[in-house]
Formats: sequence, structure tokens, C-alpha cells
Amino acid sequence: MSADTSIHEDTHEDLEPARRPLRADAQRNYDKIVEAARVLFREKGADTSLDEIAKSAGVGPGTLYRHFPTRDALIDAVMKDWVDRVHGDAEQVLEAELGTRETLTTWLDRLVEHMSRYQGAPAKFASALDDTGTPMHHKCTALVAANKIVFDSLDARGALRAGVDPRDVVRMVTGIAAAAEKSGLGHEAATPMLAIVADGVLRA
Amino acid sequence: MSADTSIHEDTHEDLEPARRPLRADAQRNYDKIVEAARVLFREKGADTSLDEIAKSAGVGPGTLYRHFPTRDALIDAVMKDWVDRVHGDAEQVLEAELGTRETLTTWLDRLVEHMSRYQGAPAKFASALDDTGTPMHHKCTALVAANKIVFDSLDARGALRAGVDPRDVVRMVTGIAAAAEKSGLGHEAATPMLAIVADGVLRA
DNA sequence: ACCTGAACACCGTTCAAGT
DNA sequence: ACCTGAACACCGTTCAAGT
Repeated sequence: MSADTSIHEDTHEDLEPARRPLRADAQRNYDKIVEAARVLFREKGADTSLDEIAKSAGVGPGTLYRHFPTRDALIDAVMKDWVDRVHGDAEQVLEAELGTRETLTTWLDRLVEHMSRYQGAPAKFASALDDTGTPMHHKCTALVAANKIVFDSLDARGALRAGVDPRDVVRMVTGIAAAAEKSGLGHEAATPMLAIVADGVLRA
Repeated sequence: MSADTSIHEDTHEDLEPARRPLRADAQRNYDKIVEAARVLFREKGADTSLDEIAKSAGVGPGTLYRHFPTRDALIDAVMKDWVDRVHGDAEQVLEAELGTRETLTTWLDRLVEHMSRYQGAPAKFASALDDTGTPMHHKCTALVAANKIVFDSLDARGALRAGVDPRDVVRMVTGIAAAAEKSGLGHEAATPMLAIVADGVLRA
């Protein structure tokens, strides 16, 4: 190993755009937009009007479009460190060395939590999961990869029922997170549904 | 029993608005709008612009609003006979007298099918499930009621795992239907997810 | 009682004009 | 190279004027 921080040890980030440095004022605007979006996404959800975001950032709508040609691209930028946290969570859950069922349920809980970061986000994940090419799809592959780590471990322990595709589980959790959000009961509404999933995934 | 057809034997329809007859031209417009909506919902999904529907029906936008103050109300009208079909399906599934697992999976399949009638409908169901008062919520209670019939039967057979709330299953299927739709793979994408649900719901 | 269509507010997106 | 803001298209919603 060479350095200590921000090592690219894994393969889930190599496709980063690698854009060259922006002009000073452009960079400032870029940051202001992302920060404004972060706040508004949290307060009003991931469908907040782009105009409002631009206004709140103090830039013209055209500037926002220059930096983020699509809403997806903006969401992507707002969720910059998200991928790493998901990956870290997967490993953390495994390191806890819990029983198989508890390992699975706490992981699924984290999954929902990560997906539900912003109102409306679960639906975006559901859409992006099979929509190759969009920026959000990158996040989804990270999600699938992290999930695979956990499932591989469970499989090694012989805990999985035959014929369960981990990818289907992610897809299902996507839907569960969306349903829980729309229930208005907060994302604790997901817990009983995740319990059913766990029983369906684990060997009887 | 008195008559043979369209008996109101159950309680899932007594709260119908009971509106008095419309003037002839108004009734004609009402029908034209519902028919246009039915076609467009099928072709372009349940989020088709109301303006487009009005135009396709050959009426002004104001006329549409007079009859259907909200999009939900229009969807409700389009799905008029839907409730009865769901209820009938539940009974039909039970009459087939299949094994417990097959009973459950075919029922869940039907549920998804019913929810996925129009593009965007699963999301509406998810939202309406706990949103009392909206017209779509009526459909949801019908859904829950039909589902209860099947689950009661399974429970009587001792097939259910302890602690499973049928309502949570409906909520979950709502999410699954939405996720399957957004996957773009058609609603067969739901099948493997439903299999997991079945294993989670049935006693091991 | 019902219909029409103009009018308004709002949002996403583009682009010519500026620095 | 980057920003601004006017401009356009589109949609939901309302309402005064008509029959």
C-alpha cells in the first residue's frame, strides 16, 4: 500500500469522469449548486424544482444546466461519498460477526436507510437499477456489489435458500423502501417487510 | 338471495357516491372523458397529461375538472369494475383448491397483475394505501380485503408463519410491482421476488 | 346546469448576449 | 470559458363568459 487516505483499493470507482479542473468561479458555482441541492433535497425531496435550486444557489438556471445536464447528474454529485459509505457498511456488518439472520436483517435495514436518504430517492434507485448509462446506475452497481459481499458471506455459511438471486433482493428492497416512504409512516414501516424477506431468503 | 347478477353481497362498495343523474350532454362528456382516459392510461400510463385527455375526449379542460376535481378521481372512475374483479379473483384462487404454496404464489401474481394495470399505477396504490379519504384509497381497502380472504384461508390451514401481517404483504407487493415496472423488464420481473415473499410468509 | 377557452402560475430547457 | 436571464413549450388549475 502507498498512502493512507482515499486509496482506490476497489473497482467500484474507476469509471469516474476524471474531469480537468474548473475555472475558479465555475468551481465556486458548482459547489454552491451542489450544496444548495443537498439542503433542498433533504428538506423537500429529490424532486425539488431545479429552478428553485438554482435560485437558492444564487445562479441562473443555465449555469445549473451547464454543470448538470440532467437531474440525475445533480443527484449523483450530491451523493458523492455515498458509495463508500454503503461499501463500508457492508463490511462493518460482516465484522460484527452476528448470527446469519441478524446479519441479514441489519444489512437490509441499512440498505433501506441508504436508499431513503432523500425523499423520492428509492424510486430513482428502482428506475436506475436496470437503466445502464445513467449516473444513478453507477450508484446501483455499488449497491449490488456491496449487497453481494454480504450474500457471499451468508452463502459461504450455507445460510441461503437455493435459487435466491441477490440482485432480486436489491430490487425488492428498492420497492420496499419506496412503499415505506409513501406510507408516510417513516422508514420503520420497512422493518416488518424486511423480516418477511429475511425468512424468504434464509434456508429453513 | 334475490337476483342473480350484480348483487351487493359484500361491504366493499356501500360507500359509493350515489350521485343523481347527470344532464344528457354532461353524461355524454363524462363518458367520453373516462373512455379517453382509459385508452391513454393504457397507452401512456396513469400520468398522462390531463390536458391531452381532455383534448382526446373533445372537451375543454374545465369540463374535465368539473367532473374529476383530481387525477385520483379520474383514475377511480376508469377503474370502476376493478374492485369486483379483484374480489372475484381471490375467490377463484381459493376455489382452485391448490396446495398452500401454489395458492399463495398465484394469488400474489394476480395482485401484481391487478396493480400493474396501468403504468404508474403501482406507485399510486402504494401512496393511497395509508392515505385515507382519497378515492384510490377505496381501491386499496378492496385490495386488502381480498387479500385477507386468501390469507384467512391459508391461516385456517395452519400454513402461515407467526407474526405475518397480511397488510404488510400487500404493502410489499405494492413496492414489488412498482420496482418490477421500473425495471423495464415487464411484470414477469416480479415472479422471483414473489417467490421470496412466499417463502417468507409460509411456515417453514 | 353545464361547457368553453382564455388566463395564470409553475417548471424544464435552450440560447443569444454578455464578461 | 463561463454566466445571465429572457424566451419557449408544456402542464395543471381557475374562472368569466357564454348556452
